[in-house]
Amino acid sequence: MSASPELDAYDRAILAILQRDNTTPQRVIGERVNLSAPAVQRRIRRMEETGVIRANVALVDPARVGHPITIFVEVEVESERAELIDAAKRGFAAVPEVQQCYYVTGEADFILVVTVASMADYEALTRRLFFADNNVKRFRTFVAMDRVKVGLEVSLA
Amino acid sequence: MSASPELDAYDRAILAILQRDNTTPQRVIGERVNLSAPAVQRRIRRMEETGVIRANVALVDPARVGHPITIFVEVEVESERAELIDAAKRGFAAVPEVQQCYYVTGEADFILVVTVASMADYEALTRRLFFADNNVKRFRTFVAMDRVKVGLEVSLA
DNA sequence: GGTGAAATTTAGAACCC
DNA sequence: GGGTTCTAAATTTCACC
Repeated sequence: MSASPELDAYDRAILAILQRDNTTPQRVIGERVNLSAPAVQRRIRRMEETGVIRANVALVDPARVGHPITIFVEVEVESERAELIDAAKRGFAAVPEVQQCYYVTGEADFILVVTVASMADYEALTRRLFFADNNVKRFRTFVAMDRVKVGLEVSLA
Repeated sequence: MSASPELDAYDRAILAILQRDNTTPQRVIGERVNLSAPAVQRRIRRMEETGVIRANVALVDPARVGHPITIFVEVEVESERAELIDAAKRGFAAVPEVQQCYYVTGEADFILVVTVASMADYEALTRRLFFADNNVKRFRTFVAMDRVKVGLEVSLA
């Protein structure tokens, strides 16, 4: 997945369609962007191989699979020693309830997005994840009341 | 998309596969979960109709489409009057750089995930989005240094 | 990048547990 | 109600121009 830099207008148009529905037939995509189906296919294939398209996935509604609550958590650590940070990354990433985890600059060190079945579950999770970890200095909780805009990897302009 | 009741172990197993790669042929899925392809197909169809599967999409790498920088933003508003909150929701959701937007409880009112081409672009965005909005009291910026775990809608245990 | 045909997959109907 | 087998339609895939 090395060089494949420039995406032209065709690629962008194709991506915009696939980001909304990647089951759209190549023939239909071709009609919309004025290309033949095989041409569309070659471009998709290339973008997959070069990593522009990271994955093709089904998006599952958290509430429908037992995770009705979404919570943002800011985590501040005691020490930013590389080994400890790496350990924290691995630890957070391994937790199923942790849907997203970013290592950030600013007033916090990590931002997590977790989904849980109940606040009791969240409370239990914080105990396992934060209170049991000596390197966690502090964390702040933000419970989502409304999922105004949900994340794909990136939405194109 | 009314009642959709309980997902059994087959449904969960199918979802787990589709969340990693929804181009997996139904025949292959059937082999892995010990079901015939049509049975798999009916279950997928039903989960799509009932909203368990929200969408089938291609995940695009932000860095490869000109958005190498990911930033979390906590936004605090002056007034939480319903009209103002709704206006803010609509405003945030309409901005392409805003990949995710949640209305939350806690020390902030909104949490945004934005992706931009450069810090200059982010600075320009903050001007448009926050400084120009009288109802924004304060915002805090967290620049992502490492995308430890990236978000799908939800990852199953 | 386009056109064609082959191979695979998906969609549907009839049948059985 | 759900699963299986079979058939038909659509799509993906690969030749070649």
